[in-house]
Amino acid sequence: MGRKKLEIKPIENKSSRQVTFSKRRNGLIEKARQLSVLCDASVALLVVSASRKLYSFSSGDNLVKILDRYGKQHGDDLKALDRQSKALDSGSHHELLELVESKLEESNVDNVSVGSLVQLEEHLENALSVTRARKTELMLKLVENLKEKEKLLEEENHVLASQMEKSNLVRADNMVVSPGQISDINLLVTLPLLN
Amino acid sequence: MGRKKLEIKPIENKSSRQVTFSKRRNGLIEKARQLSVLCDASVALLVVSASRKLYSFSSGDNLVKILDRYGKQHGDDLKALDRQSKALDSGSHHELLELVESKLEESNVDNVSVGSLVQLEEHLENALSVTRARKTELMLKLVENLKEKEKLLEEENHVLASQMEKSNLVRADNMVVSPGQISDINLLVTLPLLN
DNA sequence: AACTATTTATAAGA
DNA sequence: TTCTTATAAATAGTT
Repeated sequence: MGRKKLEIKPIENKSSRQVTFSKRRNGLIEKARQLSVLCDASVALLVVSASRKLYSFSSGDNLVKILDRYGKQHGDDLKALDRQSKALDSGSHHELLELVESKLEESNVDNVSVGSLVQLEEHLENALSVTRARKTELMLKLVENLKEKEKLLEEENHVLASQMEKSNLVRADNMVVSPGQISDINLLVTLPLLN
Repeated sequence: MGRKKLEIKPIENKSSRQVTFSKRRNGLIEKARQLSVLCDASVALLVVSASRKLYSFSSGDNLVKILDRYGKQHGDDLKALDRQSKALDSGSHHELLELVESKLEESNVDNVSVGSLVQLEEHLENALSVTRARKTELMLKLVENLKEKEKLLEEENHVLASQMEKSNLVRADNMVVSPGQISDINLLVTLPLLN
């Protein structure tokens, strides 16, 4: 639809290709938007120019997630990473966070190279999995420590109990032991509390 | 562009909405195709109708890469899920795994609908996060239990110790307490073990 | 599913 | 890029 009918085949002329790209891309995005509004449909549209710039539109709930994931998830991951990197000693993490921040800023300019987002995603996923591993490791260590502590306490308890028992035996058995005469009145008063 | 100008707002009438959806969806996909051919652009388009049917178009290499990554990542997630779902009781998980397997098989046929992968990803991510949450929950519960146990043991220990101390006091103080004469020979032998 | 009156998109030009 | 405008294309309402 224009002054002349245009065949659908690659446009050779670079500048007219660029112009057509710009016009049709906008048109396509607008059409996508209209469809989603008119017909209550979810629409996601990704367009990557020959020069690697990304343009996109998305609507609806499910599809938004793909695209938003690139943005929002990075945001969420960023927050999580931030918290966690503060908790860790985070030598190399700071570097990553700076990278993330600069990339996210870039992406506000709307023109994001897909490749850079893919790389960023990879970095983040690495960091996330490292962080998850560390979390699990720490929790397991905690559990181990607690079990160790429990063991020690039980041992101590056992010793105490056996001491008590010995005292009991002494009491019940005072004719056998008896290096001198033992009066057990006090033990009788206190031992009942142990049960 | 029709007999009347149509405002871009949700079409109430169900059947005309359906008709419009069908027409515009086709138009949009055709436009997407044209853009990709004319301008050497990569384009991916996903449309999900209100009735959850999926229509899509995609072209280009960059987008394929993203999608390929989805495929690969799903493989990894699948393995993880498999391991984890075996560890859990996994009632509803089996169903999901079957879905995943059938989808992945589908994707070997090379013609993957982007949307179905997107949905799959969503399911997997849900399952993963549920699984992660469950894992963390279980670990935290374990830790809690252990701490509880520790507390009880410490309390018990404390009681035992205080009993011992009382006995000690009795011994050190036997002239004060003394409802009868106390011989502490046995206590002297056993108490040192408690430290 | 077709038809067709109109609206909309856009190719070429400035 | 942006605007203008002639023309092609898409499509709303109708059958």
